[in-house]
Amino acid sequence: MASIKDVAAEAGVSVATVSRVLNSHPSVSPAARTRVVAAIESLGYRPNAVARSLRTDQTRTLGLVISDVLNPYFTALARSVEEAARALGYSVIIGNADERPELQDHHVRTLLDRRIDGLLVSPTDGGSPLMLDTARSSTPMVFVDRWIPGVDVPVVRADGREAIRDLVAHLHAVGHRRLAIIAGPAATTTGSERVEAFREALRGYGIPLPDSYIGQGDFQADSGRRATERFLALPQPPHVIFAADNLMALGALDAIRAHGLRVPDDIALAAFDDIPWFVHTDPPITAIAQPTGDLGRAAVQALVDRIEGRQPRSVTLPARLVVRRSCGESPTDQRSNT
Amino acid sequence: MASIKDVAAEAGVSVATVSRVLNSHPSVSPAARTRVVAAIESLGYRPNAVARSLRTDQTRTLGLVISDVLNPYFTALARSVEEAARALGYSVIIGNADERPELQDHHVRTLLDRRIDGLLVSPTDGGSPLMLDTARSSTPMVFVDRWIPGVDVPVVRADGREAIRDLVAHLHAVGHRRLAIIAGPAATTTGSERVEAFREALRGYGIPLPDSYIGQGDFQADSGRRATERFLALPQPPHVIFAADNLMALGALDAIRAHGLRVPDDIALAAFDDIPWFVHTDPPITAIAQPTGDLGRAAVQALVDRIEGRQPRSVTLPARLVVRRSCGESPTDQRSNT
DNA sequence: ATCCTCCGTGTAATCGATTCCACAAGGAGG
DNA sequence: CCTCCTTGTGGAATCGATTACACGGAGGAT
Repeated sequence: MASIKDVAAEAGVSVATVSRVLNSHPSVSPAARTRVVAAIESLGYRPNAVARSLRTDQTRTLGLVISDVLNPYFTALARSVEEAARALGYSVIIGNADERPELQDHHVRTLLDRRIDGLLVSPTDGGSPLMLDTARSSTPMVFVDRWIPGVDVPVVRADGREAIRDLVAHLHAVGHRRLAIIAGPAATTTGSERVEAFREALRGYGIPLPDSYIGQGDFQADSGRRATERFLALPQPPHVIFAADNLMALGALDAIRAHGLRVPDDIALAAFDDIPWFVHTDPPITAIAQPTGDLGRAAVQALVDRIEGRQPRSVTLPARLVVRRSCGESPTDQRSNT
Repeated sequence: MASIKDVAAEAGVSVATVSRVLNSHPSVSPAARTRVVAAIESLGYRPNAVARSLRTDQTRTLGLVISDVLNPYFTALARSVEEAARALGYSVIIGNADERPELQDHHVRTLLDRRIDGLLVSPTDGGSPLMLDTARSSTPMVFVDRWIPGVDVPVVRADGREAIRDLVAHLHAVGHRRLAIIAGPAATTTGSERVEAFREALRGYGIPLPDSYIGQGDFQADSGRRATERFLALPQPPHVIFAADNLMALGALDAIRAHGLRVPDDIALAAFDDIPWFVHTDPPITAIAQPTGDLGRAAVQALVDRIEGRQPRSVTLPARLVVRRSCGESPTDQRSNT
């Protein structure tokens, strides 16, 4: 592959002049510029980003470590992050942690080794030593979706509290009184917060949330299946299962179906995170939708602010309830289908 | 961030010795090695991958350009590619083309600028000049899923021909005679092949495939919606719609639902690409499943073979039909629900 | 005519690693 | 005791860019 020296030779100038042309530095004569441009063209030259990064100490690359690429919520987030980054002239390298802390650490380390300009993380756990070190280090960092309490890093996320209150109101209006939740890992903020918000909303109606109605999941379909099995084996099974993410809802649906039960007549189901398929499941599933596009944009903006020396603030955006048919209907509910 | 010089100073040796320790070169005395390891530890030193890449002319990074991250088929593929690559000590940078050729070119260019060691591509179109140049260039390349005819690059893909024949046999047995297809872009191999295989299978039963029964899609949900609208507006609408990917099936389902029709009683639906949600749609959808895990592994293996100087061959794996309820049932069909 | 500016350009240092080559020390063999 | 080889080590070149600095020439001011 042609290097800057080849271009210089071809154009009959020094490498400095070629570099000036590449970086559109003003002091290059029109004649020289023309010759350089022609040489670049004829050699099909492209600057070596590796060499450039070494010299300038910036890669124009952002790292994004997400918890699970197979989760449609995170792929939507990843897509919007990439889009926003591209608009600002940055590339994105995605690391998929598969909800495994050691894999998350692997990606963080690899990204740091590559000297990415900034790191966007949706932490899988409460914070490994590596993650805490990184947060304290000079590499700009921003948490997205999930965060680690006590770590001084801006957070961009959606607040589901309000939407969960709406959901509980809806469930109560329909007539449900025995409500269960499949939680995410307690080590993640989204894992614990959603349970807390749910419990609090229930309290508003004087409904308790017994331990037997809290299933421990890990945001994967299988755990949703297992938690649901356990609920169904209870002497008093719940009327409603609220899954803290879409994959666990899928698992719950699997289990419910395996038991030959119908939704919502035998048991109702709701999920955190809305995905296109929820419109077409049997029945369409009531869910809480997060503004993934806005989250991605805000996260990139915050990170680039840090990179460029500005001081970003945390951003919290509202999530909203989308009522479908999986929880039954009350006379007062007006239906919304999209 | 500490550099190799700092480590050398701390350990009281030269940078050469530190480098030897880093690369586990044999001729370093145990004493020196110990001191270097201690220095690395105490400084928290991590080698700069950018500098290393510049010198060694290898990045231990693979590029993967896929057509659409939001398509679960491609995210599954991306995940298995990353996994296989990691096992061989490579990182993967994913570029999402969103089915847009210019975006695909953007990613290819960026990846090439970063001097990735090899490129995995699922081309969005018939081959831009850049793509053709790249195929001819010295950068190792392998096509995955889709390919570009006439370009001398190994291809790793699934062959759906057999499964499509099985699908048509199933549809015929159920009693369907008016079969339509929503095709992908003709510029993609998967776009045209699936139509061809479908047409050929129909021919086996003496059933024609009129142009009005071929919807032009672009692998996105919206196009599935539009094609379905057109089918339903026909004087003789089809009995069955076969969508050439899962997103267009989603769009078709949207349109069918908007018309107040029921699947499979009013119209049957089948899709290429199986995804977990198809088990829970109303009704569960008959689909053709590709072995994404094997595809990803085989693609990485082929690419790494090329990188390391071996001569890989193309790989074609079989896809298989998964019958569910969206096409109705014949007495002779034995049902399979997973 | 002389001096000063400014402009365009080239030389060379630099980023952080790897690696060729030279060299010193020590042991083996004659 | 001298030579030769092995082993461990350091100096310095190198990868491909960017950029500080020096310099020569043109043009304007005096």
